[in-house]
Amino acid sequence: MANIRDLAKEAGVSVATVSRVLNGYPYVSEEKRKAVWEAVEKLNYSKNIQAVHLAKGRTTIVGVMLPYIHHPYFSAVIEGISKEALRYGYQLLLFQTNYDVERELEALERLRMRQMDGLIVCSHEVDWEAFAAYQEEGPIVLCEQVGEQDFLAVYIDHYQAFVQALRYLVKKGHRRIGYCIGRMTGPNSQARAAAYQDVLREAGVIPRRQWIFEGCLFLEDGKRVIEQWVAMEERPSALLVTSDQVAAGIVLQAGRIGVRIPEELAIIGFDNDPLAELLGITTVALPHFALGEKAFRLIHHWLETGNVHRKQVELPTQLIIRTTG
Amino acid sequence: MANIRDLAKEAGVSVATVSRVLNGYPYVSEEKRKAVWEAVEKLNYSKNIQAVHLAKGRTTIVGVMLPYIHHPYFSAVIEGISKEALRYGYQLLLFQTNYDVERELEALERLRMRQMDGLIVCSHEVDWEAFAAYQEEGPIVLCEQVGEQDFLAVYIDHYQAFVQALRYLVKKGHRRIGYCIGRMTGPNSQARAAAYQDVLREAGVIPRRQWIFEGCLFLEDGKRVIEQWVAMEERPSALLVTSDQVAAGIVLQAGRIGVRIPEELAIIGFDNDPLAELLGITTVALPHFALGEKAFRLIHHWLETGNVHRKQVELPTQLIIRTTG
DNA sequence: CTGTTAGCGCCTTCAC
DNA sequence: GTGAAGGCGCTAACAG
Repeated sequence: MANIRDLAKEAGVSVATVSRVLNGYPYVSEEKRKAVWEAVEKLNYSKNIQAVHLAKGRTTIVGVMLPYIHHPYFSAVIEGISKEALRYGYQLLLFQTNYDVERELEALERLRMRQMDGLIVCSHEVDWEAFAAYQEEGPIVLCEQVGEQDFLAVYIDHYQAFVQALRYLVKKGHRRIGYCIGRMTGPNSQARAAAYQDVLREAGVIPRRQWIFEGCLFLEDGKRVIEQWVAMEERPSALLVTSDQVAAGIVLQAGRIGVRIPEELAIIGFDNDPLAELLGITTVALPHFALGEKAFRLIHHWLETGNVHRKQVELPTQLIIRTTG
Repeated sequence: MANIRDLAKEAGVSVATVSRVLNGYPYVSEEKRKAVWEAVEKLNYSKNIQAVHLAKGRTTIVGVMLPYIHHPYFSAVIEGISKEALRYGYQLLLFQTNYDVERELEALERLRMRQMDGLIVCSHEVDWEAFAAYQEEGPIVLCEQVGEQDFLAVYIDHYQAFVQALRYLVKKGHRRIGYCIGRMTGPNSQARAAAYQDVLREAGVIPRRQWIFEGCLFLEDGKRVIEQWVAMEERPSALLVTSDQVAAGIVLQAGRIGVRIPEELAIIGFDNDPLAELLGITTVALPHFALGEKAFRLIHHWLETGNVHRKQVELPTQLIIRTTG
């Protein structure tokens, strides 16, 4: 592989001049510029990006930490990140963690090793302290509400979104209300749990532990939920489901086994997945794509200017009433 | 940021020894090893991975080229790649192309610049010649049937899969058969087009251009298809749909507007998406996840040994009969 | 076992 | 405008 020195020799100039030409630096005579480009052609030269990264101390790479890729929520977020990254000439390095803390820390270590200029954390298991410890190493943006913490973050107000949906159900006369969620840990989940407690208490209802269904991430989980529901002694009359995929699973399987939606069981999903529209599922629209976009922009702005207008960006949600709840 | 020289000074050894300790090289006295690790602690050292890459001439990074991420097919493939990459300590660099040739070439250029050790191409628009031109730069594996071409490839025999599904429909008495596909270009699509021609001819039917629906990638596209279908003069009685998402869109929208499936229109999907199971959609199961796994293994094996058992790996499909066709 | 030394390939001041 | 030279941080002979 030809390197910059070979080019210099071939073109009869210095390596500095070659570098200038290669990087579009202005003050170079037309003559030498031409000679360099000819040498590039002749030697079939291509620059070694690793050397560039080392010399510059930057990579124009951003890391993306997320538990799964094959999931409508996360793949939509990456799509948003990806679009913006493309636009600004950045590349994306993927860190799939499966919510394994070891892997999450590994991603953070990679930031420390300067493998990337910044990191977007779509979701995580590890404590906030871990991120705090790595903040010096480069910008980190979390996709969750961080309260008083001094993190870059872009988030959805899950507490309010949950409150809105729950109040809607209460207003429709529901009292036995449950919900389905991916996992119980993490700030997003805790915010929803709090909203659940608050609204039910406000309505004078005692929340039941059995009305909370955990581990609901995929379509299949919805099938499981409705089957569990059928087997229950005291069934909730309404379910808030934090993923339209799961909600769809519930609605479709309910149709199969003859549970009437919303008469016997009202369903409100989250995401506003196309599937929800097609199935007429009432849902809380979440701006996944925009979340990814904003997350990247935050990182990017930080990298370019060293600061940022607001460290935290909140994104809006919208309750879309359809037929299931 | 402390570097390896600072460590050497601190520990009172040479940089070579530091490097040996850092990389677990055996012949170092226990004493010095300890001194080095203490220096690492004290100086809060972390190695600069870019420098390592430059010095070694390798990155343990593999690139992944694909048009979209937010799509069940592609996100499943990445998931498979990702799982294997994790297992072998590789990282994944994402190149989302939207089937834009410029971007595809950019990814190839990155391989040339040694940004990654190899490249997995999930789908592409650019001609094979482009890949041929970059083969020297590092292993490239294509996820498609490449015939006589000398590429690393892992693929599904789309011709046979299509033939099997079509014959099944013919056997059931269908003659007016159409299909839905993402796009017309690319070897996978061409193989399916050929199978379509062959089987219909074999059944003594003249294929119609209008019975081919292009641009079918997402759920919403299925909705569009069934609406187009309704408006047709001569409607096909059966549709082969190269994505379960699209098939689901068709089936669900058909239900809404009162088209009876499979009596008026038989549907066979592809993928064996959980959604297909839930909706009782007859489908051709495709091993997306395994495709990603194999693709990575092929690259990995090549990188480690410089060769590979078979350059081409074919993966099986399976027709799963359910209720829509 | 350990240290010296020469790269890896490019960027970037500094002086002319 | 241009070139010489030092540096980015680490690895890997080679010599001892």
